[in-house]
Amino acid sequence: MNYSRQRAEVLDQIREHEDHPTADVIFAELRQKDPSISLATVYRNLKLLSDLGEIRKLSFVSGADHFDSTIKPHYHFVCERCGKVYDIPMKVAEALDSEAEMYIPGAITGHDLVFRGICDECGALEGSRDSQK
Amino acid sequence: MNYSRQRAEVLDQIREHEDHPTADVIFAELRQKDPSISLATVYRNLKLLSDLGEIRKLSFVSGADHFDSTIKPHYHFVCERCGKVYDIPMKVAEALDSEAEMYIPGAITGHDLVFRGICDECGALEGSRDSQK
DNA sequence: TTATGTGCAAATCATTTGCAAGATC
DNA sequence: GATCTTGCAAATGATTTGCACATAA
Repeated sequence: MNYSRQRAEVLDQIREHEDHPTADVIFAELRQKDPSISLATVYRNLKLLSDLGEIRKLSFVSGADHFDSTIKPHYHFVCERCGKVYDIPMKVAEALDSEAEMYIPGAITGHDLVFRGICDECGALEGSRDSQK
Repeated sequence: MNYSRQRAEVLDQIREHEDHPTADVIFAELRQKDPSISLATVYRNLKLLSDLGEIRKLSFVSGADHFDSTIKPHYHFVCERCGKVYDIPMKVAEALDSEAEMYIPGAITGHDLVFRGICDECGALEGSRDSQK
């Protein structure tokens, strides 16, 4: 047989997200279905699954790591206000890698591209109610 | 007058690095010159200086945040083996922002591009002594 | 003399780990 | 029964915060 019950639950739960949840979000959601699951197990399985290449760990947001169920390379957008992470379905520019390789003392295997800005949700809030801190 | 002694020390110390040190590296170095400076002060001033735009906080490396004395937008290379962060002096592709904007629900203000790979130092180690682990 | 900044220690947050008990082969 | 996993609690690492004292405008 394959994955333990908990391991499968963690993987399933991530796959239900189009966004990219953090470990504690996954944990909170799983707790509903499986009140005995522990946070350590969630962390252990997130690590294991991303080592196996089943999911991808996103470390580029400040604070907690996010997890992505899509392993195929793609770009992201992070809202600077709310911190949400969205996928961007644009084409990955492999040409960038070879261009960069000319400038650096090493071999490039890939790149992460993260766009920053304000998502429409946060932008709308600000537009309607006047903007401030 | 302007910055407190400690604040100025922190800023100076970062500016002495071509690489991108973490808070505890800065702290350890400053301790030599100024044995009474505290880690909390280093953190407080790093935060303040990056809020002021004097330095830039890099959150895209796993683990501790790194700090960059160059505020002008530029790209980075992170060695997956040793974790070192290098600058890449290639041209920033602003065109990417407008391209991405067509795909997402929000306004883009910029992007971070981080190349991953193995730096020559780490590559050499591996090449000479055979690779394993 | 009011605001600002500091050092220290305790607090917080994200994540990892040791260990005894549980599940699986 | 050996091995892999779990849940729990304690440990760790990075960063922040409360507070009394120091410093500066």
